Amino acid sequence: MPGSKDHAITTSGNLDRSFFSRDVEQVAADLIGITFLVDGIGGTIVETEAYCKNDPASHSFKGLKPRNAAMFGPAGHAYVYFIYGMHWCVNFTCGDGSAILIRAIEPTSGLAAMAVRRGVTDKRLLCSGPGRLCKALGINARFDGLSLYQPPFCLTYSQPAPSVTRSKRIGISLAKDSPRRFCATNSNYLSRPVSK
DNA sequence: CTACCGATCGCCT
DNA sequence: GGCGATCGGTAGC
Repeated sequence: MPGSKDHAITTSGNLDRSFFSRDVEQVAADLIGITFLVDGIGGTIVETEAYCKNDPASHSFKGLKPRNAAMFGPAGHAYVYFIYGMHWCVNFTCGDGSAILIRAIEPTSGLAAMAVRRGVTDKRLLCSGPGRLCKALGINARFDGLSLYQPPFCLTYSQPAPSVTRSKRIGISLAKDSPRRFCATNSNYLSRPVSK
């Protein structure tokens, strides 16, 4: 594509096979701007958080357990867990106990279906939070461990890489000062503003 | 806009 | 018995 006029405006296509087999923080940053669809429903990733096995806040910190098995499996798979008795959250694995929590996406496809699942119509509230986006995209335990390179998942480059802002993670009590949250700068679809 | 609170349940000590 | 990688509602500035 070098020399192509379109290259500076947009890129497209599936993620490279080795996309997730890199440093988890680098992958978390690179995911910002990627399109994430489940059965054709979803949008652009605007907020992620990186977790790894030597991180006290990570589900993998205390080693391999039935719940976090996907984190210790191959890179490029979904790690889905249930939290607070009512919410599902989805991560993308990067191998060796590391994974990236998908915290928010900007809805672009299947808005009506997402609105029905969520029970709200405000576009800003459809997928702005890890639990919200899983409900909007229909993600639950059945998706745990599945490859991100196979249906129902679809991950593609769909726009130029946006500016990324790095900050502290949300909702954790351990390692709370570590800046492993990555957001599309000035996005209107974050789970919470970047500033404290 | 920020802050607090209750809901609700699987997994841990 | 306690605590979550959360959310929606309410109160208050």
